[in-house]
Amino acid sequence: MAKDNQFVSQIADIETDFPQWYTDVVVKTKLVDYGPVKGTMVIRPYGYAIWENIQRELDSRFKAAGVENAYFPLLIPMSFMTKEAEHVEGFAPEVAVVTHAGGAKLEEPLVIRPTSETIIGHMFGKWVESWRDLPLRQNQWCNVMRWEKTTRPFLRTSEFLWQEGHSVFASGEEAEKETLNMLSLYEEFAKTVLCMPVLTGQKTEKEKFAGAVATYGMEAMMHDGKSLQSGTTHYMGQNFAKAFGVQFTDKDGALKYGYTMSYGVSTRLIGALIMTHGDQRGLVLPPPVAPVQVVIVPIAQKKEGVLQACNALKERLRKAGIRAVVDDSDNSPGWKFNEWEMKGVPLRIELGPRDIESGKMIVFRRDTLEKEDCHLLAEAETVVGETLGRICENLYTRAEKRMNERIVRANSLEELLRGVDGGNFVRAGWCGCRACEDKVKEFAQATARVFDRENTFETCVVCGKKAEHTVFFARAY
RNA sequence: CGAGGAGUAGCGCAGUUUGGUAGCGCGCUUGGUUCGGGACCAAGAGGUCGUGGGUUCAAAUCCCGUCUCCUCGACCA
Repeated sequence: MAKDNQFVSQIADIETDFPQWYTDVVVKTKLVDYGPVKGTMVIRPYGYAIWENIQRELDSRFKAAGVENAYFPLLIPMSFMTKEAEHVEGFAPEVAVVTHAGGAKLEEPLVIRPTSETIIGHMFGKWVESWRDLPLRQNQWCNVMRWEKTTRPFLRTSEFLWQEGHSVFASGEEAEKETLNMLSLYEEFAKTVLCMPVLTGQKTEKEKFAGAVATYGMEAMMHDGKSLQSGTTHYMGQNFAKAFGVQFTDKDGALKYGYTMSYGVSTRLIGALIMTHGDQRGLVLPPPVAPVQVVIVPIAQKKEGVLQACNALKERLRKAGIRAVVDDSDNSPGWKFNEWEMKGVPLRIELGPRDIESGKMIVFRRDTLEKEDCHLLAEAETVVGETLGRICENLYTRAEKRMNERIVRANSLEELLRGVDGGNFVRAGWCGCRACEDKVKEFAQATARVFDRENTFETCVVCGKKAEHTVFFARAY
């Protein structure tokens, strides 16, 4: 156990020093490294593989919903940004601008996209002419740049990867419906693929996207009780359609503006799943996105037949569609155990001469840290498949339990403060005015995350007037 | 952008107070013994001390400038 303590000391304590724990884990497990330019990160193969798995799962859902992929340019004319008043005001402070190219000053500065509503609005304006062109639903996987003051890998970096979906509909009802549908799609994805419970709902005027009519968010509770916005969908009404001339001739012959909406999730999801499932030993990756689902650790690997047996098992698992590797490096078994646990691999199989002789294998679960030695080697595919499924269930249910235990109600600012201090999401009544929302921020350093589905409070937690909404307040990343 | 902290081998650090041959641990390379919870022995490689200027016979060390990173706040996916 002394050696175990030595290992644990490599990463900060998850309970007392959560931010440092996070940074330690993402760097030491080789998910990311810092880039040479302020606020940039390199997503290393182990981290990028998680992103690829996220992409694959989401992309197939988008396509099943009828969305097509496309790619729009990185550079946007500065003049586009200023066409939608709220939009430019919201994003101006954080855009990076290209002023020189080809050795000369540019006639018009070019903005590096912080999001693509403007350029996509411009293109949609060219492509939409008739009601027959609608709905138009496209998505792109790309990078965007927002010059943030401070940064943290996956959670906040100047450049990050995401998908942004943009759609135009003939009516506001359809666009609003799509906005809610995509929110549901994200929620289902978070639950089944990331094994992560989330709160979804509409955002306040203060928290909504610059230029939107309504913004909806998906919020996940992190290990320390803080909230992380993990996805958003926006209903734009006709704001962007009018700014960019997205018009069509309707069935009745009248020229009308379309209604647009957009939605996005980013590499921040990787940060979210790390902070949701991780423990003192490091990462705990949900099986659907884990780059390695099973690591096979040979014991006494130089002994006759051990490596052959491990590789044969790996091939069998791969044929069954399971992402398996054999760690045949020269490190000791104990070293490998700790290393792969830190890297969050859901399952480990230990295979040594004794096991091969008895036809059994030792199976270790990362989520429960429990070893089972009763499984037959011959049934490995079934055992692994079923256990991976059980790990998914366990990860979700224990995260959901923790979240539910940490949602409290407050009837006063003092109660609200006590709630967020204790690492909770706090449900409270709100009159709907900006002043009261600001007061909560000032008093408790907490922000309105999303509206609850229904209002269960009589009075506003701040001013005591009639409550128009029930809001989830939390401290947020 | 405000407040703190830090830049010395791939990583983590000591050395700076009091200027005088560049150090330690881990990792890496080669060979050998090991292997069921971070093994051991032996031999080796690896440095413009973030960067620019100044003081000095002499600077990692003192002085001035500058850049970057981390943590905490205000802004945000």
